[in-house]
Amino acid sequence: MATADPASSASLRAVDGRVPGQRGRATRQRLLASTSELLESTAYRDLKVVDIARAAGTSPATFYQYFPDIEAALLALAHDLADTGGRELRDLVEQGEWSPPHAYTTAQRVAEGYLALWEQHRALIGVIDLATLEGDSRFRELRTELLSGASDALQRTIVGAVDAGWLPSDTDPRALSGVLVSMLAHVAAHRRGMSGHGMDATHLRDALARILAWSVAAV
Amino acid sequence: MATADPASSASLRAVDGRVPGQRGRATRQRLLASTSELLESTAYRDLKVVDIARAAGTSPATFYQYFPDIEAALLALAHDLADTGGRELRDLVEQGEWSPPHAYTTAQRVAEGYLALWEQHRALIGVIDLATLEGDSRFRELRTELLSGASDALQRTIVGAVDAGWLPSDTDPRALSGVLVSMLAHVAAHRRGMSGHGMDATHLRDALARILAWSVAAV
Amino acid sequence: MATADPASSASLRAVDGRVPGQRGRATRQRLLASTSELLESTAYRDLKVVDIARAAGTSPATFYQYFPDIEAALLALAHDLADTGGRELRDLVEQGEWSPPHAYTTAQRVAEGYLALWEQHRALIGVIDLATLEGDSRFRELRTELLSGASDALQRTIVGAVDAGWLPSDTDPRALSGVLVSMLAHVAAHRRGMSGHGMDATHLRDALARILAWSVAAV
Amino acid sequence: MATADPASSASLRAVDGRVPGQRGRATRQRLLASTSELLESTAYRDLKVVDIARAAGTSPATFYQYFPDIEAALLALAHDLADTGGRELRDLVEQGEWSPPHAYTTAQRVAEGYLALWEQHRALIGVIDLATLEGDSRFRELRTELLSGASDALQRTIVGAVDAGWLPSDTDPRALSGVLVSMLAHVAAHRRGMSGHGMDATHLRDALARILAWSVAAV
DNA sequence: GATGAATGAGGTTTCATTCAT
DNA sequence: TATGAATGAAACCTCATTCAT
Repeated sequence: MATADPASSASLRAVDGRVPGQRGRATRQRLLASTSELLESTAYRDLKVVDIARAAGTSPATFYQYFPDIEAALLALAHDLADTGGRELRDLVEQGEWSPPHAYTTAQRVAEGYLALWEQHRALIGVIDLATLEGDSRFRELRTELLSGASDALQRTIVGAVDAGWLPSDTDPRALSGVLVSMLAHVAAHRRGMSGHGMDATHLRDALARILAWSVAAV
Repeated sequence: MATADPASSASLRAVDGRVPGQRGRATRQRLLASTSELLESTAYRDLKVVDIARAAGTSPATFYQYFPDIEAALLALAHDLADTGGRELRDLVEQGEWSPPHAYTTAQRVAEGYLALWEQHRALIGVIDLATLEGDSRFRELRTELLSGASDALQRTIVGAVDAGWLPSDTDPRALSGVLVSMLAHVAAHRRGMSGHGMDATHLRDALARILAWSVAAV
Repeated sequence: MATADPASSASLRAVDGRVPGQRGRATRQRLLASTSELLESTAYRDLKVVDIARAAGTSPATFYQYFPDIEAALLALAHDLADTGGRELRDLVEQGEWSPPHAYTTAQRVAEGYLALWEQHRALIGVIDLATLEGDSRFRELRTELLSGASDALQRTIVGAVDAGWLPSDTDPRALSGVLVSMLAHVAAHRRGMSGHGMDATHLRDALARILAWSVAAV
Repeated sequence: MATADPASSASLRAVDGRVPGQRGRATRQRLLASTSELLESTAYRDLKVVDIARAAGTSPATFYQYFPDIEAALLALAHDLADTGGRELRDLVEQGEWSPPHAYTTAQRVAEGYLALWEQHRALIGVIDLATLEGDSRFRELRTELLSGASDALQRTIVGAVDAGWLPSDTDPRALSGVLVSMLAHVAAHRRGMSGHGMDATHLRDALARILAWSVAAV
């Protein structure tokens, strides 16, 4: 999943201007890992620098050597996720076969991909969503980056479907793809809550796939 | 649900067991109002008891006379919203005419209703979502209450549509309605972010309505 | 020395807007007293909120209830000093008899007054001087207030002396009075260092008085 | 005093005992220069080792190779100033002509010298004064060194003037010279604050010169 | 009912300082 | 010689929370 050189998620050193060397980069990585890990078990607003540092086997002071605050660390994590995850989702849409006979299977794969990605990064995505809702533009851009790859690919697919006559000509590809991605993202985010209501992952996946295939290929 | 008496959103006095009189209820209301107001301009995790109290023209000590903590106040607000908003959304679906010729117009009204409700209570709904995502069951139940009325009504409508032969017989009404409500809620929540991308409220409403009508009445 | 009502040196409550009541004012006073006391034995830059609070028999949190930071407390002290001390010094000059036969005695009293005031408030005056030198205008104004009463009085006296023919007509009263006050303030501030060099307080007082009398009354 | 070799203000290496070579001395010089520079724009108590080091293009660790702490660097700077400045001021007094016809002109030069020196080293002199006031004997000695040359020279001049009959025989040369130097130093230090009050540099210089000439040569 | 006042508790942040390289 | 990196230690400052009035 992307060879991502160690400095991909790095801006420069915070405290002073120096670019960190190998040891420093490793520390930074450990801090990011701890942040990510802690986020799984802790509410965003309960994340503490002390805890992150301890979990990374270092001291708060060291944390501040690499990040001005927790938000910055989250931003770095979000950046990585937007890159990796965004590409992954886009590929699922783009490399799938959407012609009527295969559309439903492809749609299943896409739905599955969303569910899986959210499953794996639930907490971080939650932070991104929250910050976006609160108006933070840096996070909003990352969120857009995460979703837009698939959305654009979907839009192109829809345009193709319209041209092929599978979809009515008054279809609005941009709006439709946007709404579909919203649906995928939201269901993926709230899957747990829904599961409680008699819909397990497979059920959800198929329901999503049906709407998706239907909307994109009228199948 | 809820006899709508003035104390509907009230539990009893916290500190002592006394039931608040008129003056007390007024204070409580002011505190709730301030909380709601502050929430518009402040991130959840930045809400402070002092600020709420001061905004309500009273003191922190007084806040604690009515709520054990900020979460409790938010819960009270969420409770009211779930009641009012839930009924409102359910009515929109239930009282609409979903037979093919009218389905699209009804769908537009429903979509509009979601967008409007979220517009008006963005911040509070954000808190509800966040808490739900973080696993808080009290908020999850309120969230369900907010969404389930419309979801159930939609489900019944879909069942009717299947029976009427408008929708294929292998349709899964529960999953489909769930997904559709997800879509509505998510788009409503992120409308602003989407508006930035060339989709204004009307556009979004129509795109939503199309999918909705299509899914429910094959129109 | 000025009955100074208890709120003379008070701005309003810091944390919230409320005006402190009697108990609060007392606490505030204790904090100021501790600050002043500690300043005697501690360098300005080594003053800590914790220490001040402890010395006042309260907690740091309480300190912040009354002052945003240490500087604010010092400013309050300086304000009081400027008021009280400024009036005192002015009176010494103004109420003295500067006609030739008495000028020297009056000058002695003035010099003595400076030495005494600085002796009693050495540390605080040091802070005022330092802040002034560093360009802080709030402190500079207070410093001016402390010195200008006497300076102005002196200036008027000099004008009178010129008119009376005791001083040459090309005397510049403003500059002369300014310089004389500088001399008094500086010697008062550094008296200890000078004492080390064979000049005790009496010696200094007389040396100052001589220059003073000479400059003001040509005696 | 001081053979003015390049290492005059240097003690030996701190960390190890090694005597610094040329490169080392250059680094040390850069650190001193940065300290001096930063002092212009920063309050003493806000000087940080990190900032000094970074400003010198090196690291904190390197700073500690040459100075045990910031105070040591300031002491080194003060030492240089006391040497250079002290000699300069003394020469002004000593090499001037104080006989009645020339006294005023000489006095003007002396006053000008003080104003200029303080103008150029305001911040450092401020530190020296502060430390002196706070009882630090190392700084007090340097301060004395800075001022005593001129003071002693003045004292000798006064003695001469008494002998010549220009001044009354009961004059106390030591006290008088001390007070005069105080006046010069203080006005020089606070010149800016005074300028605000309608006294520009020239005005001040002349007012100082008048008192000086008058006190030393009865002119 | 309401609230001045006080504070324990705890996280944040900053630095001086050290060491291994 | 120089310096990345790390951190102990200490202040700072903020809040939720509690009483006594």
